[in-house]
Amino acid sequence: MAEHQQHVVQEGFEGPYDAKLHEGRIYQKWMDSGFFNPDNLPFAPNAEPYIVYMPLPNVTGTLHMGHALDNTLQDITVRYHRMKGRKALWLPGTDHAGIATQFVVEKDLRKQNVSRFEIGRERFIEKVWEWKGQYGNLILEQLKRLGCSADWSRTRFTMDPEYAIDVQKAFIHYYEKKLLYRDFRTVNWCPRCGTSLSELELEYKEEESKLWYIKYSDEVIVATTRPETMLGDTAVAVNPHDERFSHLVGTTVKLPIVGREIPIVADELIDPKFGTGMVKVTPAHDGNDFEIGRRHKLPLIQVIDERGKMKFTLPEYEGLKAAEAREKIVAELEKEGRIVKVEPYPHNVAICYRCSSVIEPIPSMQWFLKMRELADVAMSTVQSGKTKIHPERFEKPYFDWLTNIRDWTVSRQIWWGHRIPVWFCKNTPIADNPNFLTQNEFVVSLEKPSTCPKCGTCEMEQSPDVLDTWFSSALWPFAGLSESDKKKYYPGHTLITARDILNLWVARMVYSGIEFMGEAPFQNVLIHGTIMTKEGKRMSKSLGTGIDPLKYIDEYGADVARFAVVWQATGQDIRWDETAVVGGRKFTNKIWNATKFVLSNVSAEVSERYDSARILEGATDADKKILEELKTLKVSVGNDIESFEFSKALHDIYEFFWHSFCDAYLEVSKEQMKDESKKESTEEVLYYVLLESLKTMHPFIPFITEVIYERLPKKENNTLLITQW
RNA sequence: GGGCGAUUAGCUCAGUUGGUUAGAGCGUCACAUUGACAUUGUGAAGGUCAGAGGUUCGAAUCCUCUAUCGCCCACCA
Repeated sequence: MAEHQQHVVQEGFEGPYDAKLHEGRIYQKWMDSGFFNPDNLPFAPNAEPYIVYMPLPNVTGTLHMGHALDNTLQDITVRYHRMKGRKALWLPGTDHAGIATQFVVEKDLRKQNVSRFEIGRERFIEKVWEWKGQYGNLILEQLKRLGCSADWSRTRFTMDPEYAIDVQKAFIHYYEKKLLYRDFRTVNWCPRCGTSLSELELEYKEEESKLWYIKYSDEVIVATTRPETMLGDTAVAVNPHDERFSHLVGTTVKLPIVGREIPIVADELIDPKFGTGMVKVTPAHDGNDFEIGRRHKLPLIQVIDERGKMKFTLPEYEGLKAAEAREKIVAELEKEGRIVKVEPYPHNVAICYRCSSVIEPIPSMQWFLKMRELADVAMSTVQSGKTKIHPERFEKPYFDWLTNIRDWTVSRQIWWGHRIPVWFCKNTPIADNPNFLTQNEFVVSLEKPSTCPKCGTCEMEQSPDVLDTWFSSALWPFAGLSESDKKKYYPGHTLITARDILNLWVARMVYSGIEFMGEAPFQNVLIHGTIMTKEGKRMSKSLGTGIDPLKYIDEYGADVARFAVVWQATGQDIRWDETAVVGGRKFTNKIWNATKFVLSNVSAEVSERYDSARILEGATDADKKILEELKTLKVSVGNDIESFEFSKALHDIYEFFWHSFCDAYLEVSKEQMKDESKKESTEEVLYYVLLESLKTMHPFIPFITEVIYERLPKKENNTLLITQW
């Protein structure tokens, strides 16, 4: 009876679905199509764009679960909107990641027993570029394996020359707008790496330290964990409301060992309950003391240098390491009977995140960006709803950070980064410099001035400072675009990222976009959950708690990895559950086998015959039911993607395809097809539901859906990438 | 110290505006099955929804408190 019928099932459907046989080829096919580039899409010329700026992975990075989640969600929205007929641009790039990259390359050099100081700055920068050329695209290749449909032809690196120009221009813009200024500040200095570190680059180590109670005078006893810094004390401070000491405020005390007279000041920062309620103030070597010093106009005396050794304050201490100086000073104080008490004191010391050296706060001249005005812009953009943060609860930390913001130290003393466009005169010191650190006059300019406008004779020298990496990544939504693209592909629509960079990065992109482009860079910010271990611990390479998503891609394919990630992406933090991978594997296999069934039961010309408009004619109840459910599914999945309910969408797809379509309808169809009067219409329904399911699933599991779609008899084009959703 | 989130089946999690027997995946058990699929099908067991109190005709859902866990920010002289 059925022998005469030509079925369309071909070879290649034997056995379970094996992603390894297909994914490489499919990805290449997509690349060859050129459709990742919105300019190549065969849509109406005036089709609306849909733009997603990829959160820049560090060049030093390798794919981890966070990337897998982040980029899968982005890929879903991009693929969805592309299928909806929008000119979808997903802009990829990598971040030069100043200190992280410098550290990796230094480590490389160290293997050859070379330090960066031996080869010098210029040669070192060359080495970094070499390293970048060799390893810098690793993470992008890994994103391709995940199936990411970013426009790789537009890939940008934050140190590309075009990008660098925008960074320099931004610096000059802020300078001319008088938002940039220079000032001293205590920086977190790593004596071993020879660089200052940001707060983020610090780690803390519990240390069994001591708290020394030192008698400065009969009435003045201070408690400190760092006696060696007393050489640089310029005051003693008490709380203004502390009546025990109010009679002392305004008087002076003689600093032991050094013999200097220092004032006693009152400052709110002092906790009367800590120690004796009296604190030694060393503005040069402590952030809080620095602020107190500022408020009371105290001098700044630096006693520890950039290598962590004592400066020249007193001859017997000069050149000693800070720790040695501590012992010597304590011994000296003891001899003088000034140590009143020593308490054991467990204490968190800041250490370098790279080399674990103890951080030394030292004063140095830095560039600061005034934040109040810019922060207000970032706030009002979200307050007015021009940019929405999802889920809404993340608005609070965003507003809190911006409300309490302090000026941003944008300069860094490392070698790898955007050199600031500041040129120093060699001959003209700045008049009335408030510190012993000498500084010369400078100009701010994109190019090196041919003649020095200050002295008229010298060869000007560029400042050795580079910019904080975030200064350049804040410009990503427009600096990552060519001049012509800036008109076409700005502003974007959706930014998808993890919560830890909401302030460091997202807020800075918002005001930068408005400052330089006149418009917020995106309408929506989606903050997704963080992937943790099943035990609820943070995934971290150094702790060995990380799970490599490439493991799943290698073993089961990108679709399964994507499925597992999205299945769990409910919005809350995710305790990674391996069984979701099992689910993904089973599901892709289910799709594969259902396809095998459909294709071996429908005749080849079904694609010519079926017509979605009249498919309900003569339909059975089962036909109507499945078609109705399909319609409902498509609507809800579309809505869910647009409202970032990715996990819900995937669960609904799963439920529909497995239970409604496979378990229920496929079984009914077997009976219906035995009845000649229903055979043709049943085939049409089978074919139609399969085809529509593939489209609906494509943004989530793009590879297997494409593999099957290719083999379907059809009238339409041969890739789901641009098939109408 | 301040803020945010979580606590629902053995495990990982859903549960829209409070409304009939609280759901899924994975796991477990029983049975079935060589014509899409054993990476299967049918069915079953398993939950006083962290605890206490309150609002309500009605609470997993709203309010208060408590406990435990996690995250973020600040501080650590």
